[in-house]
Amino acid sequence: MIIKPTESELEILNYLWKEGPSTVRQVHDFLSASKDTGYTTTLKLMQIMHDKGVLYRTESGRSHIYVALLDEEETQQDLLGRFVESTFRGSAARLVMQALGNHSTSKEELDEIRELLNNLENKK
Amino acid sequence: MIIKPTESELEILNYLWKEGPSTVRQVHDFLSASKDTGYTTTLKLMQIMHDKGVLYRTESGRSHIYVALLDEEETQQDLLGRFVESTFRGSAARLVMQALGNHSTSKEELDEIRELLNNLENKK
DNA sequence: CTATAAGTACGAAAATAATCGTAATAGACC
DNA sequence: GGTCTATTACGATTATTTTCGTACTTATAG
Repeated sequence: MIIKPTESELEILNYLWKEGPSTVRQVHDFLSASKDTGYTTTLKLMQIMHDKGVLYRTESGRSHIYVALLDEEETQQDLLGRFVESTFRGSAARLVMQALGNHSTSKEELDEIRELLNNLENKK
Repeated sequence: MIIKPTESELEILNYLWKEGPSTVRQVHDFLSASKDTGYTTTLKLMQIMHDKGVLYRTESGRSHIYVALLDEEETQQDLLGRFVESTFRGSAARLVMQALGNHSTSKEELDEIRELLNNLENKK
């Protein structure tokens, strides 16, 4: 399947991935905390995503409960690939260096990455 | 300055960053190798970027030579920040793990990253 | 000179994304 | 039942990005 959620769709997917099956109300309440947007806008977006087959929905009383049909990891992987390509001309290493160099990452996370690095290197 | 080049603009910027000052013809010849697009489309995009102040240009005979005014690193950093936020909910570490795990990265590059990692850890 | 080829300028259309108003619908409460 | 409220449905508008046709300009070969 071709995966290419828009910015707004990704915000919604992120909520659903994190919180699980939810109503438009729940999604909207969350989004509107950090974004000035109307309820019907969120509703419409989710309807469109449903039409596209990105979300599944089931009825529950007067409202609908939505579920993300895209796999989180797979989608992130896909978007990451595109991003590396378009922004770093294909060099994952350059992306990683910049990501690590300029964002606050905890000691624990750095250790995890180091371990991953060791595993990768052993396989070569 | 607020940096947010579009997809197409980024393709053009990537060429200019890599190859230096160039004409529309040069940019277009490169882009059209991997993309089906007309010459005037590329021209128009570059004119718009010039209007926005993203590109500088100087005359050279009957044509123009364009130069990127956005700094490559700064722009990548900016886009990376947005990307980490929107796609990995702010976790640079998770992005790095996925980037390393699923793209072919050479031993040399991995070593470089490990070194960076050591430097970072010492500073904590 | 003049014709041709290679450019630029520019308006407008097409495609895509996001926003919102209004109407219809259906429970919940008295 | 009648009223209120929360919800969905849906069309239409706005904004942004991309695309391209056409007209105009200018250097250059012959």
